[in-house]
Amino acid sequence: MLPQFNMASYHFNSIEKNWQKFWAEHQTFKADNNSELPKYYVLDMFPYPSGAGLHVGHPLGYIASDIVSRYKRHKGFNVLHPMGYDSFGLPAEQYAIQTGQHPAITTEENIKRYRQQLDNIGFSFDWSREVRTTDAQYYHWTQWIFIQLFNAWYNKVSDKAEPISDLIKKFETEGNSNVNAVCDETIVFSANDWDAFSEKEQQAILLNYRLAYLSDTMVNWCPELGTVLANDEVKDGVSERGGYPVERKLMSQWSLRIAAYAERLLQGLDTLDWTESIKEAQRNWIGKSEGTSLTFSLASPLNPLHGRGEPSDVWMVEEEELWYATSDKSKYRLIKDFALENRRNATKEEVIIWEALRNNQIENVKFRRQHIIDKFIADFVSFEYKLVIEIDGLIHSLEDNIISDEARTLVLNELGFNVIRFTNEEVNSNLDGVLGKIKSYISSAVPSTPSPAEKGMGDEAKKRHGESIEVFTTRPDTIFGVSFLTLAPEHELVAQITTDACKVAVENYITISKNRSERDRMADVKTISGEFTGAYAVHPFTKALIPIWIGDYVLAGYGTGAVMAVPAHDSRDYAFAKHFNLPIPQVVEGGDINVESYDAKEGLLINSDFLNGLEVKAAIKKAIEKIETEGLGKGKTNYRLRNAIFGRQRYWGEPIPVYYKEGVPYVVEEKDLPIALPEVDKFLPTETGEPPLARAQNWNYNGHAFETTTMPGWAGSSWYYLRYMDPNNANEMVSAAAVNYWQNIDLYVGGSEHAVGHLLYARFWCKFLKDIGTVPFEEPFKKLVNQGMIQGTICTTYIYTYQNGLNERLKCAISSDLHSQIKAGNSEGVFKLMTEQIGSSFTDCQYVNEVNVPFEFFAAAAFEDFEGLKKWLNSTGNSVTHLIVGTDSKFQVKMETGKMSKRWHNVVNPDDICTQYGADTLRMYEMFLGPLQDAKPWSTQGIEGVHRFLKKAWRLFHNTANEDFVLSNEPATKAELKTLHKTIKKATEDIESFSFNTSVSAFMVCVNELQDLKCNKREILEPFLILLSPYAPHICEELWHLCGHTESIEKAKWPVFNPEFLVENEFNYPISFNGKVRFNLNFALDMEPAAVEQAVLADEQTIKYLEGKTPKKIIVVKGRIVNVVI
RNA sequence: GCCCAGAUGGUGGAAUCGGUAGACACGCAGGACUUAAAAUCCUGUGGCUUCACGGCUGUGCGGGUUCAAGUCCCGCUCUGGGUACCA
Repeated sequence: MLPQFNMASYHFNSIEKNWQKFWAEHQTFKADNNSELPKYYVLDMFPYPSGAGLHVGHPLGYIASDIVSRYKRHKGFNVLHPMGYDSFGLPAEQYAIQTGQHPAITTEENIKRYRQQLDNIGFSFDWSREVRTTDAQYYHWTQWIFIQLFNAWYNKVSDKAEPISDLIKKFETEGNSNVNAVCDETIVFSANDWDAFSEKEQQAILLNYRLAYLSDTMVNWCPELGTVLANDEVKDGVSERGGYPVERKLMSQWSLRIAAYAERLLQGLDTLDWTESIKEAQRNWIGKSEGTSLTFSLASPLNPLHGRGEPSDVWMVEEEELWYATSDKSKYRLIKDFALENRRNATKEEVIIWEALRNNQIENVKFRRQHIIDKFIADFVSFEYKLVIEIDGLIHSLEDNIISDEARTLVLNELGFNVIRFTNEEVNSNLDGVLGKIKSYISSAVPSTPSPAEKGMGDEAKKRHGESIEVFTTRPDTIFGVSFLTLAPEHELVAQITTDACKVAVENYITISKNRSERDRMADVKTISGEFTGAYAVHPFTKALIPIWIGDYVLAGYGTGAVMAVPAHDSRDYAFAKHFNLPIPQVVEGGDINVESYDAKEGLLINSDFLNGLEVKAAIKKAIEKIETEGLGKGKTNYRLRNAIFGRQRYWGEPIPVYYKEGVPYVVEEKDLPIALPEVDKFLPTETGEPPLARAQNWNYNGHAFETTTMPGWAGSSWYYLRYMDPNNANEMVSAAAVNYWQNIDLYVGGSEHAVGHLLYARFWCKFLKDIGTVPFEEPFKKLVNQGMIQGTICTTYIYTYQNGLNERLKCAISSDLHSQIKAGNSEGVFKLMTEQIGSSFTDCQYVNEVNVPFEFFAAAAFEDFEGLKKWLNSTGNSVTHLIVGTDSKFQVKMETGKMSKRWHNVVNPDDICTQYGADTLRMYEMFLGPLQDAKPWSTQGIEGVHRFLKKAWRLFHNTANEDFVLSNEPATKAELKTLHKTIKKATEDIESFSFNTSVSAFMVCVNELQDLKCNKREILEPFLILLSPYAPHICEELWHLCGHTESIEKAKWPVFNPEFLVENEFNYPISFNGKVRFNLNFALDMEPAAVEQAVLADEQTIKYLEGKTPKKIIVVKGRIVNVVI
């Protein structure tokens, strides 16, 4: 650098270092927890300190939030603007596995680098409040929250989380029948039962209620990473980090019952000042759908629960228990060659009686219909009272013939049953008499104790035993359009209902769909597959037989894992029906179902019995009513949101504060927190496949084994905003005083990639913490602004190879620096960079071994020297024999914009920009690039302009001749004041609306105008410095002190806009003819439209444009425009 | 497929209420200062047309509403993001 003869020129490097030091020493940005000032909390999403360091994309949001923070301080707010590190995470651990270095060391180094980079940009963070999720003093409270979740259950009645101790009290006094909780399926028990349970049994039951619970769940298992991943950590069937394949696996895992909060998480969105797209993303993720459940009874004979592979007539069961368990209210018609129509349609009289008997309506007695007793099927039976009711004397024998009533009665009597018979006529004409007879029998008889098999089962159990199939639908109006049912291949009923004839095909299908990985299934959405089970269900209204299929388009995990297929009005059902040639009955008018399904929720119902002629909306309502009154199902709301899996089989995370006693999980006592992450010899799973923590020596809780999984990455980041309020509190997570003062976050700035993960989990924890009284608010982030990604340039080469007859495209990125190495012919540099790169970018490519000499390959590619490459490949005898390159036999080197990352070698370090142009230029340039929310590719085009602007601003304060600092105390002119106040207005409005790019423009305009006015007056320039200081704090602080101030500019009051200076008394009206502006005329602003009209008409230019015609109309908009209509 | 956002000069973008489209900057061209360079300053810069004054045209495409449309309405096309057999 040249020696600096003139001390007054703009030496940004030294200026910036000086003021950064000054701010640090004076703790200029320290926020006070005890202030009379109104508070303002501005938060950035804290970074994960990766080894790559910050790139120019990271500071974008930080700069914006820093501008707001500094602005709010000028406006007289007590501003909390902290920063910290989300320092647990996979990359540090992966690095540790490779190098053996402890992740804490790498993390510490990375944090140091991040801090240095952040300091270089001159952020106004209050560093005294820094938090790190990896600090034991921090994760102490992450573990504490886990304990609170473990000790809580969700009460649906109060709609909040409550202490588990209250629940235990309830169990002790009244059992669980009156408890309305969000929980897993569990048995119904009384207070006495609870008392009789062992400790182990009690704990197992409680685990079904706890908000943090252990259960066997299907998880996303990533073998490469050796851990499970949350749904939002999996993209397109591969891990978001690293891009490794992910498979489904059943594992015992810690989970959090976030689904309990689904409705509150959904409702809360309406109260937030977030972009619609992020709210929409969360709504989609929560996935509320309202509809109804609906039960279809099974029509075909059930295979017995046991005895698969027995002779096919095994269903003529001799074992009462067996068929008992599988019958109940289904229309269980054990008829071989019995007339089909009899099977389909219950007689009218049977329906009448059943309507009166079902659901314990009479004397609270449970009746079952169409039940096998011995060799017979009874119309209705109560086991409790050993009572058989027959209508019209018909009992169907299994021998396919009818024997006399007497004979049947005899047999039934022998079995201990009493038989009452009614004729159809009696039912029709004297139902009351019929029911009275039944009642009087019951009241005189003595109930027997049912056998275990006869004992009523809970609804869940019934479903399991397959008397009926429950589906969930949002379109109950289309019930008459159902032409088949589809079950997920994993549906528990499949094995039971599949007929012998279909067994082989169904089992094959299940095997195939099981083995298809998630990834394959996704890649292959278009392929329609399924299999007929051979079984039929009965349509609840028409009583028609409906074939039951299985298909993998139905998901086991959603709804009931079964759908009623309405092909005419659901595109997936339509595709399935077309493929398997199933009927497609239309029930809603509209569309052309020969071409495609008509999914729209509008039109009139047709072919739908009691729904005919109704609009879809009305039909849905009526259908639900009918379904509910008939007891076939009820209105129901489903959420897509799944409970969050909380355990990771990794080392570098918070230990879960749980220990096991006789296999039962208990949380540690709060006084024993934090449970520190133990030392291990290796950061790998044990030989037996246990997580790395299992390697820890002498690591136990009073002799009991600790849980060995750790918390996921999102645990620490779900509450960090609270710790900033009170970062050094050793006794509490956050003091009530601190959280009551700071409240929730006024402005949260971060990337939209966290739309569902972090933002949803943090909201969930906040709601929970509110339920337990730790925080006073329901939503943590009032306003959210998403900064767009700053993208880098990715050079990509496409290579096409023939392997095993497949034409596959390999993709490898060439970074810009690699590209320049190639261009420069520096083969050594090329090889080095390529070696680094091939490893990462080829991991997900199965033909990697075929391209075994990639360096020259790529070098040639960049030169598009196809012939040369081919020659070279032949000379090496390379296995890539058939090479198709591009579409026109050329290598393609394509420039794309994409994520800035180490992987693509396109990271731009902000430090370099700071050295070259200064932090103030970097800050202003990043703001000037465009709207904060937009994604934009990084380019330094234009950075000169911003730098030039700062130099111009500097010169306003300096004599151009000798570069001395000069400031005039003369009063400002009207023109100068107008420029200043225009800028005050614009700068203020733009910060409030986050339009930082336009306010940079406004500063440029201001400086340009002041330069033209040769203004160097204190009255103008000092307020201007305050306006500019949030954007370019260093240069403004320097000039502020040169102006003679001794205190930081940060303490200065924001200038007040005075509209008087902008008042104009004249306006240069554009005069347009038929909307086309031709010339301008100056008129006083207070001139009335009529007068303006006269003046315009009198103008000679107007006369010229009128061409002798009379104007039809003249529109004068005061202070805007004049339009003459000819 | 569905949901959301967007499309304006050679480039990034502005026009926040329906009222002069292209602010501000980059780039480019020309010029001044300088032995030269850097730095700085001045002029021009959507397209077509004209010596010029000017004229025509112009905000992804096709319609419409209006005195007036980048802006509002209807129908498309394309791009980016989210999501994906969610019944």
